[in-house]
Amino acid sequence: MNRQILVVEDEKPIREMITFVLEQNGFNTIEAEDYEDAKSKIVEPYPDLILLDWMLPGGTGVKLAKTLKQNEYTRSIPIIMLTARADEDDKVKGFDVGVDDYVTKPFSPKELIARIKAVIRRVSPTALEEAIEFHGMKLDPVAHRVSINERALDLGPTEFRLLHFFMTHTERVYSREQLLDNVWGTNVYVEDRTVDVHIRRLRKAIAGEGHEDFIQTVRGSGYRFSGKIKMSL
Amino acid sequence: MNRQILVVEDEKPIREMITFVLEQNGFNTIEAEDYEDAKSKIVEPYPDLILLDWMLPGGTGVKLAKTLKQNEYTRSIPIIMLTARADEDDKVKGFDVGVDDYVTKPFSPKELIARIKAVIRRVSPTALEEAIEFHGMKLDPVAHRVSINERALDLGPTEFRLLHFFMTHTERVYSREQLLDNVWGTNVYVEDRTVDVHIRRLRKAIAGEGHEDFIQTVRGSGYRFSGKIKMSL
DNA sequence: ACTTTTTGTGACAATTTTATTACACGCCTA
DNA sequence: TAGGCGTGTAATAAAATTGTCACAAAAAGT
Repeated sequence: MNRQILVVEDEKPIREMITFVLEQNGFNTIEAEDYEDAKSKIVEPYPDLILLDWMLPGGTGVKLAKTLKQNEYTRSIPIIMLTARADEDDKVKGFDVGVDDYVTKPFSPKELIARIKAVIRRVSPTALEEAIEFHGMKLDPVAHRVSINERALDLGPTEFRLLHFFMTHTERVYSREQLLDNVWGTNVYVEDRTVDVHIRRLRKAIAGEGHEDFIQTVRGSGYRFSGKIKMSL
Repeated sequence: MNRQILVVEDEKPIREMITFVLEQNGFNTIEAEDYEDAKSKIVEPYPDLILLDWMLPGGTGVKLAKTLKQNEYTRSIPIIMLTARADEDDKVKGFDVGVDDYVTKPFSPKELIARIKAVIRRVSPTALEEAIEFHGMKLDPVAHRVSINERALDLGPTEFRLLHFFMTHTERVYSREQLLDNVWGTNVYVEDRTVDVHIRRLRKAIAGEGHEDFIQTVRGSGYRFSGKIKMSL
């Protein structure tokens, strides 16, 4: 359930609502508000899926889709169109340019997530269970194994889920509450500081190879998992 | 034997008749009643064969076959089409999308089993009978024998099936429920914990040669059969 | 430098999960 | 029908995990 989704939507409230929902469901998001912005963000590493508003300023939504689907390198990125109009013609046009699915506004978060997962599953049935690698750390969700430079780690269930989350959500700060929501699950009552303890345990578990610095404390905000280790000055 | 067959058929009586016949003949079955249901059940570990009704609601039988045969990961799963109509055109279309065989309703259980075995034999000539070897352990499905470094083991039927499943599904964590589904069969009511007991019995049975560590407990998730034995520090 | 706020750490008890043992029931077979 | 298996379940023991607390350490603010 990893990877990045680019949300192209000009209306900020809607865009933020969407990204909120996505993040709640364990996806990483990138935002873009118009054609140019989107294009500048569709670079390597390419997003794993694009949510594209039909009604971009200047009606450039379809244009963008068409462009992407005609380009050799971006052709394979799945696109889900968002539209306010349940207009059949629009749908046809959308599918004509190779769009993978269609979601009509307003939509429920549940529906959106379901569609996204369906598309991802269709495009790459194994994407959700492929091993993740990050700077010499490898996490295999299927075998339920973690190794760091070929050395196997022994993690408890929670530590494993925490690391899994971090490895799929790198270079970004998460508050303790967000971590609780994502790793422990929503509607569980656990103290904020419990996160600290598990961070500590995880750090300890991966210590010895230099990678313990990957888990960074961002004072006042939370924690971040990053390959760019912070240098002392 | 002990292979999994996915039965995709919308009419419940027929579906149950088929699964009954299959289970009688030593196959494990999974059931699906429509396109979506089927798709959601075609995940790792992939079924070894799919029995697919031609006339799914919405005429999606062929569509499903086509989809599967176009996907890199599911392409190799053999598909047998079931149809009520002995229509030559349909058959041709079916073969066009890469279906492996065709069975016309009504069919006798005997015929169905025969076709299934034929397809399996064609796809993987030795799969049904060839001995499996894994790190010095040898399991012969035909002779129903297991040996470890040439020393014969004495296993009960369930232990044998469990080990057989493990030897054909290594390096991967299976929950107790998954193990129940695969080794005991779907739609059997057995306690989760029963798996523990059989794991214990199997461990005991293969003990003495170091191989008992192959069956690994993954706390909170299930069990894993692996050649990479966990080192203590 | 002193105070306040935030984070790191080690210890611990409660809880959860798994291992192990014991036992009863059903099914063959003799 | 008695005796042996093989199985599932329940009871109990053992082990691992987890959330919190108390206090130390570090950082930020005054």
